[in-house]
Order: sequence, then C-alpha cells, then structure tokens
Amino acid sequence: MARRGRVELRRIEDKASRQVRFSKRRSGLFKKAFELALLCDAEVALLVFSPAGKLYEYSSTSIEDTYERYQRFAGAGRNVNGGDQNNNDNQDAAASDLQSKLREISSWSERNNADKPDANELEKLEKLLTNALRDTKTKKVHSKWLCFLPLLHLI
Amino acid sequence: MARRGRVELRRIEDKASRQVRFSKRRSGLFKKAFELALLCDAEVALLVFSPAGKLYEYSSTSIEDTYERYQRFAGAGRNVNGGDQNNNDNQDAAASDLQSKLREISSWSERNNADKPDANELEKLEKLLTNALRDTKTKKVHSKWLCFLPLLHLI
DNA sequence: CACCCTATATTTAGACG
DNA sequence: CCGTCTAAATATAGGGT
Repeated sequence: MARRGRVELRRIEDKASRQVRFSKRRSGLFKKAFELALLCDAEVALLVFSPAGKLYEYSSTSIEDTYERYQRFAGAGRNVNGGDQNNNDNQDAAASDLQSKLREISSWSERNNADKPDANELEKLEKLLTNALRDTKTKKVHSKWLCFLPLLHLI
Repeated sequence: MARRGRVELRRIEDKASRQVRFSKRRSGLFKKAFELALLCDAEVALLVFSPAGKLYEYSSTSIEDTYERYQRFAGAGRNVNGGDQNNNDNQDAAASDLQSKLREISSWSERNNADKPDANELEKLEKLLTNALRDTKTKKVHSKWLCFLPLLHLI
C-alpha cells in the first residue's frame, strides 16, 4: 500500500479513488480560496468542472465582475488598479440586527466544524439561521418598498 | 508571539504581514489548483487580484474557455452527465456542504452592508440562508440518530 | 520580494461502517 | 455519498538572511 498522505504528481488512474480525492481536494481548494480572499483582502474567482462535468464555483465578489476585470487587465496592460476598492466601510458601532446575526453565524462556523455535527450546536445554528432568514425576508420587503419611494410624489 | 502556524479567520490588519501571507498563500492556492486539475482530471480556472490590484491566474485549459463553459452552464441546462444525485438549482452549483454554505454567508456579510439592503443581494442572502438552514436541519436529524447508535446492540 | 528554518497547524490518502 | 479515524505529508506563521 502506498504510504498514507503521499501522492505522485500524475493523474490518478483508479476511478473511485480519483473521485474521492476530487471531492476532498475540491473542498480543500475552496476553503483556501475563501481564506485567501478573507485574510488577505484579495479578489478571488474560482471555477472547477469535475471530470463528470459538474460545476463548482467560488467568488469573493462575483465571477462575472472578476472575469471582466481580468479581461480589461489582460486586454490592455493599464492598471493603476484602484487598489482601494475597499475603503473599509467603517464599522458603524450600531450594528443592525441582521448584521450581528450574520456575524454570529460566521462566529459559529469558526467555533464549530459543521461536518462533525454536535446536536446542541446544530440546534443553535438552526436558530441563528432561522432568525437571520426571518430578518432577511423582512428587509427584502422593506427594500422593495424603498423602490417605490421615489415615486411617491406622483400620488 | 502568536503561536506559529495558527491564524484567526479574519482580515489581517498588519499590512506587511498581510502582504507576506498573501504571497505565501497565493502560491499554496495555485499549487492546490494545479494539483486538483492534474490529479483528478478536472478543469480549473483561478483568478486572483491582490489588494494592490495585481493579477494572478491559473487555468488548466484557458480562462476564456472555462468562463464560457461556466456561462453556458449557469445560463441554461446544466449537467450533461446523467449520473448526478444532486438537484442543484443551476444558480449556484458551488456549495455542496454545510461548511462551504456557511462560508458563503460569511463572505456575503463581508462584502455587503446589511444595513443598506440591496434587493438583489438580499435575494441571494435569502437563498444562502435557506440552503444552509435546510442542510442544518438534515444534519440535526442525522446527529440525533447517531445518539442511538451506541445502543443498537441492545436490540 | 526571494530563500531558508522550524514549530505547529492543516490537509489528505486510504480504509472502514 | 457521508462521516470517522490515523499516519504521514504539506502548508504556513514568524523570524532570519
């Protein structure tokens, strides 16, 4: 048996093994991509098609946006970048309910491994998600109303 | 000094450190992407813009080709292959596990201000939360079953 | 930036239920 | 496919050159 953890750098011949490794390595890759974007404030777009033709994607902003930026970049060497697209929106001390709920979710996922389910923690997560979802729906309704505000004067 | 090798999952504040880590992690990410493509025979496209606006890219075939394939995929009928067990709504075939769904939520809250609701973004958030909630409920059921496994021998 | 070093942390292959 | 376990391989933070 091959030593564990080691791998030759060539196409895996065994189909079953290839599929399993694809699945594991894919998760790993997406995790790393996410971390690079978050930790280092980078813009990352990642597309993966499995051998079977299934699509997996990650983007810190949007695949389309990043691809456009790529085309502009590759097309004309000009840059100047605008390296500060960030401009941290200064965290207003007054966090909305939804925002802090989302933070709680992030924080949950940092504390827990969602793959190893702990019943109590899952219970908490379910509540967090349910609350966040309720808020989101509420906000969605509000935001739809907001679209009509500019038209109020027509009434 | 912080323990070596460990890292908090949030934006690195120190600029110098962030840059060094970007460089290291970027190489790591590209290596993993390359390996996934080679070992598992997958089609991979990866675009990264550094905070300074510099472009890094990898593609197992061609960025353009993969992006086109992505568009066809996302746009219309997906999944040529029959054997798939998944029912992903073509929208985002990305997240296949709860962990990455939670990462998407974190990622959403990183780039949006939940206080200034944008209708489209809220729509996305709603989907993310709904999916995560569904997965969480599923996992909860599994996890409850697991509690009884040790007792199976009593039957 | 590069490369080296080293202590830790993380990922993963393979086997199994 | 999902989840678990373990040994071994890798990745990486922080520091130096």
